Amino acid sequence: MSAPKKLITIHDIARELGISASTVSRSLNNNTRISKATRDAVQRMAAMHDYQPNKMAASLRMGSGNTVGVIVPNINRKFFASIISGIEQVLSQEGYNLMICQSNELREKEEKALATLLDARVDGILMSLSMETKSYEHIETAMRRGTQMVFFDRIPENLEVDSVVINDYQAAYKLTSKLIKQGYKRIAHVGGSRSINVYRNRNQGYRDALLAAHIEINEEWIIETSMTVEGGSNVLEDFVLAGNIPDAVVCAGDFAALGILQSAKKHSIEVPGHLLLSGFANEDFTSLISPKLTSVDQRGKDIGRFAAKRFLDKKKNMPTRKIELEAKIIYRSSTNDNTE
Amino acid sequence: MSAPKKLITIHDIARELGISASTVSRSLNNNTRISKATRDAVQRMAAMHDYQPNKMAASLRMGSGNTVGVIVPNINRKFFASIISGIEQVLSQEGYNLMICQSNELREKEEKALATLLDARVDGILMSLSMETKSYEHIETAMRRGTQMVFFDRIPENLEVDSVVINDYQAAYKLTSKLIKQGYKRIAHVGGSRSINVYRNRNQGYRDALLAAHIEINEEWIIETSMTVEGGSNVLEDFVLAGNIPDAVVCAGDFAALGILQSAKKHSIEVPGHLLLSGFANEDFTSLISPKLTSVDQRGKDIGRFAAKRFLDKKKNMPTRKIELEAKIIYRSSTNDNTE
DNA sequence: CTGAAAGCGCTTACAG
DNA sequence: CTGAAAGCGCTTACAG
Repeated sequence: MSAPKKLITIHDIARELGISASTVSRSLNNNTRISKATRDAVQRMAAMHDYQPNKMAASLRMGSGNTVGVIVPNINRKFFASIISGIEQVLSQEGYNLMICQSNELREKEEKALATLLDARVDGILMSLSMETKSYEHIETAMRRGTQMVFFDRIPENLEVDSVVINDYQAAYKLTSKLIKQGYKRIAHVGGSRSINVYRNRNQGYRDALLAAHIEINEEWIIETSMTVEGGSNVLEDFVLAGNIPDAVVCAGDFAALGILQSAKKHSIEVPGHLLLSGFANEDFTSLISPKLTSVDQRGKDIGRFAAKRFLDKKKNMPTRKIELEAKIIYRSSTNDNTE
Repeated sequence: MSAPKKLITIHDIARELGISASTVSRSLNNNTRISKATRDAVQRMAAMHDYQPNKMAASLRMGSGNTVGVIVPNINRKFFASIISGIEQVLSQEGYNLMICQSNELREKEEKALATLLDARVDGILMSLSMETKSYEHIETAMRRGTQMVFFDRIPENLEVDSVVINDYQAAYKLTSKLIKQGYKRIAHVGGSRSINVYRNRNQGYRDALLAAHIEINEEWIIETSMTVEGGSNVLEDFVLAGNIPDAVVCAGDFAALGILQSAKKHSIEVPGHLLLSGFANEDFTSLISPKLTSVDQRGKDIGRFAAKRFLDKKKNMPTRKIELEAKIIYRSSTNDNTE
């Protein structure tokens, strides 16, 4: 009852029909050189027996499978879940399965996931780096093996790889400029590790917007922290302790922004009354809290779709490309904007 | 550059070492009958060449693989993401990989996912039913094939299957009783399709709590709806239109509860001032919104862990079991409770 | 249009 | 302790 039942194979069908396994195989694959009569007979017999081809055997024989690996820091973040949906949408209709792994932002787990996927002989790997990943030996090893790889969002920038990102720099630049235009000058920035392209770019966008407006940059207001609720909360507490509170914060992540918001409430610093605030990622909660948080839609589904297409193209030997999508800023009440 | 490179096999190692492939295979698998000397030599050579065993070939030969399939309605819901984490935690250290599919609450997609996983010859399938799944032919077919299956949360109740759930009935009963004890009598219930065990059980828990307190059940206040923000919002609008607004709503889902909350605000119905409200699932946002929403921690990670262990046990021919975990109610301000 | 044969990369019973 | 051989379930070049 519990042992996997012996499943039917092409040889069983062949025997039953008094033909060869080759013919069964060809019939099942709709090979045209087979007479319609036998093809029909085979397919009928296969259906009757619930025949399910053994893809492992086929993959082994053909030297390439139909599984693609995905590594994300965390599946329970809307952004990454959307990306996975996008990837699945494109790849499943090409007959691929997805094997999804999480790095949990740990380099060690990322390496293990990578090894697991190589082990499983996936056809390709689509991935976003963990927060801890600052050097790329494991990735270079995988690529040396000839594995098709496409990176998205957090990418190994100094490597010649296929990638799909949004224009983080522009988004941060625009957001900051918008605040400046509203008359604010004391604008802080809270971001993650600068070894990660997205945080480095958002940081640079913020800086350049200030520079363009001839506003002096105050390094004390440029904070690098863990992009968690707690991390954000600590940042605001530090501002309060220092007795030097900005008018606005351009934050590189929604969770950290939420922490800032919560701590601000605690200190009766009103948002947007006393402090403007924006996040990044357009997490579900951004439109559910009060005030609603201005954020950046990172177009996860599109990123996923493009990454999947990139993989498909690579299989056809198309050249390496770096794709940049345009992010969509969602202005909400936390920046005095009520368009939504 | 783009074609998958030819990878090294046990035969290559054997040739280089002047021994047989059998010996290489045994050495790599730490078979004790091999002399330490040759075992070491083989393992050194393998490491030198970045040898990666082809698991597909091994699985084919051994008749069973190391991949487990998971089907959930949606990966971007905290509950299901947690379950997946729990499953992964247990199974990855047993050497299994996960293949994750989403049904998107559609029976058709669920069937397709099931077929895909069977096709991939997974060792087992852990799944939660889609909202649309009311009959179980596809599942019975899969089980007839001898596939190890474990269900969690939403399960095919009239089938003799392994399952892991929480005590939804008790949770709803306790929640409702708590409200009654606070003096409320006009209590409504909003839930999902009663063809799904979890919603049926929550519904029954609610009813029985009222009965136990000798409060008459008002069928107009027992609503079955899509458990979305919109669905919940519509329910409250209907209450308002009918001019018959309850004092409290025990809602079987957080998103629907959020919809109720938002519509209530629109109509200046204060929560918890005029209306008590509770949800289910303990989604992230429940503690982020105002008022904080009382909800039920469904212990996703534990469910995942138990489901994975159940799968492992089944492989060892242990008998079918139905496991029920105790849910944890998180009382918050939406029910006048500020323990958190 | 169909079949016999080889081979994908492993593992393992059999033999020594 | 080690090797030769068979076989897991497919696909496909070769031959007819």
